[in-house]
Amino acid sequence: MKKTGRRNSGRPTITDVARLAGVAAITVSRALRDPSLVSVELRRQIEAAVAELGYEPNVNARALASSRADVIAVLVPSLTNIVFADFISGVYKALRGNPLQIQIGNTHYSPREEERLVAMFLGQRPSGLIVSGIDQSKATLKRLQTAGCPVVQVMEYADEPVDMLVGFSHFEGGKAATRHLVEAGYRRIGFIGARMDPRSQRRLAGYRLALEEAGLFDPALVVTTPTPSSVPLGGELLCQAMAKTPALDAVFCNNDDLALGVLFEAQRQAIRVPQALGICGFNDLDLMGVAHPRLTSVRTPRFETGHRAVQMVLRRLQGGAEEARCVDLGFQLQVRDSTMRDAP
Amino acid sequence: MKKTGRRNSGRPTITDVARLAGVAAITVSRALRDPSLVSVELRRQIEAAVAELGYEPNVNARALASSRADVIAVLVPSLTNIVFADFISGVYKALRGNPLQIQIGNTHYSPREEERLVAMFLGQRPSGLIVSGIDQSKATLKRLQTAGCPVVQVMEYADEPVDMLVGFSHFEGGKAATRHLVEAGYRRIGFIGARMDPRSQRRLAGYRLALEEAGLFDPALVVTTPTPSSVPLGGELLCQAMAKTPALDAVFCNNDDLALGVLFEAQRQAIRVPQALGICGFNDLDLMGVAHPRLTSVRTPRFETGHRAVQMVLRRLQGGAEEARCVDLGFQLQVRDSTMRDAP
DNA sequence: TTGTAAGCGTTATCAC
DNA sequence: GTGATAACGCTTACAA
Repeated sequence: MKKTGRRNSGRPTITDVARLAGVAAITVSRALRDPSLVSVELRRQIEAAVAELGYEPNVNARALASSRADVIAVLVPSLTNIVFADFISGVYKALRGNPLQIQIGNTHYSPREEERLVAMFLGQRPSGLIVSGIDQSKATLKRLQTAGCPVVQVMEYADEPVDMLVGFSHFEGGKAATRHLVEAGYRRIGFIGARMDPRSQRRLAGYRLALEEAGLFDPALVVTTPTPSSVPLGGELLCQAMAKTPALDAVFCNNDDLALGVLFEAQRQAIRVPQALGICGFNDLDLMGVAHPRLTSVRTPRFETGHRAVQMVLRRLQGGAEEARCVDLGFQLQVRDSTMRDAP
Repeated sequence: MKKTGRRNSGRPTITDVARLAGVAAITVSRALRDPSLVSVELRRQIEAAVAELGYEPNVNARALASSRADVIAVLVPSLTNIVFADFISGVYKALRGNPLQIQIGNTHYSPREEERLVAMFLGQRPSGLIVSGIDQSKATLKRLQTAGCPVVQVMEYADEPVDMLVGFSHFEGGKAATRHLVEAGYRRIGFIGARMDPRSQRRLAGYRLALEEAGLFDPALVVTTPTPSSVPLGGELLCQAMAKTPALDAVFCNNDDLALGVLFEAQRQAIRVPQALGICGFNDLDLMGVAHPRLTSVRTPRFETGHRAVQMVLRRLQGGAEEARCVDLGFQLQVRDSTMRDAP
């Protein structure tokens, strides 16, 4: 017979299981968390009782008692941006078979919203926290430093992370893409960028350095907008860039969506790619390899970053061997038709 | 002086705030949840104490005591599929300014995984539960029926939801798209489908009915694969379809990614679109309107569905006027160049 | 290996 | 309007 406390929720509790199995509640608790702590015999009885009652542990009570939620909080600036969707896929993949949950927060590229979410998430005492980028506000950084759980900054590379970091250098990525365009023979190489979040800014910085090194930089070549990126926007920005620089002969795009939009617009205007216009994207979504013509891009380790970030958290939680605090997963320039100016 | 219980976590608690403000803990609790329950004077003292201590309520304790977590759980089959990313954007949008959190679960299109996640999420006693589709397993349905919170099934339309439902009919969408192709003058209309989850199956059923009505159906026209959808896959499936039906003159694609892949492959093979091959996609991503040629598609209310689903949950929680349990947001056929066979 | 007691931080209940 | 007290369901600390 079940104790009918006034506030009883009706669902079976660990006490119910204990009573049915003829043991103490704490024994059920142990059997559930680490079966090796309980004798085989009791374990069986407990398992039977759990099954019979359809018992599910109350995660809130568990978190309250242990001051530790079985949750890894993940903060991203966007969910519709495929980059972060891929990243999160990697996060889930690394967590398969693990009792930990993922709690996703969407900062909408707002440092203030990020600050709010970090505070809120830390209030849940998560087992780990993964945040995007390295451009947190001072208040956020302070909270992260005293988070009391493993913290991983992702999608960038830097030397001094709050705790751990995994990603790659957007600056180097932008530089490599631009150098490639220079080496391919283009001379009026534009930069097209949307949203212009910190990572885009660093790609732009890399672009600029590469052009300056080649003596080809001109501010008029840069066309950016705070508007969120999209395929249609790519076409619009190309038009703007061509208006500013009629002799434009190539564009390095902030991301692949813009690059695709540029390609469509070029086709519409009957501009020959890559002869009259070279196009280079960023991220290397799988469509880049099958577009017509195939589009050059910079392959970025999105999925791998999510996977690795979770591994870093898990390893820390398990107290295993300390691995590198900073991991550079690199990027890879994928040269394809759209920048092969001299090809047949 | 703070009570230093052995297990004290170090963070300020509601009791600390109460002591500093010179009131009882329950008064602080009231002031935080509904200031109108507390006198102006005490309210001010409490606010000051909260600010001074940097107090953040412990959500776990709150959920335990009230048997209610301020969380809406959302289950989707995929996060990389832009359809669900857009849907989730709508969810977040509808929740702005609300203290409720979102907890996302990814079922990876697996009914078993869905079952596990539903059980786990309900163990948190969420304020609401949103699940994708209407094809839950029997065990899942049973749990949903006794969830003890508002439940919304989304992305489909049906008459008998577990609780509430918002979406549109994929069957009708597939039928409308196919009828359009028939009316546009195409005669050997293929179906290309990837993943083939329940919603894709219903689109296929609509396609089939439309072709049967026109006396044009032939099983050889249907090419599907359980492989996840992608742009490259669209090209491959087109090749397969043309191998089975050399006279193929149009394709209705499961989604826009495949349609784009089909377009690229057609361009590669120098097949003229729309004259020699009509292409129709599904979802109407924004790239469809700027592709070259522009691609016909079926616009689906992804964002709106997420937004509405949350509104339905919120309205139920607030005990407001009961709105319709089933909401059909419909779809819209967007006819563009890729199916204008007779255009100049 | 198992159990007892106390506590995690908050809110429901009932009294004033 | 405010407060004392007892839950909420689980785990830590300590004992046997």
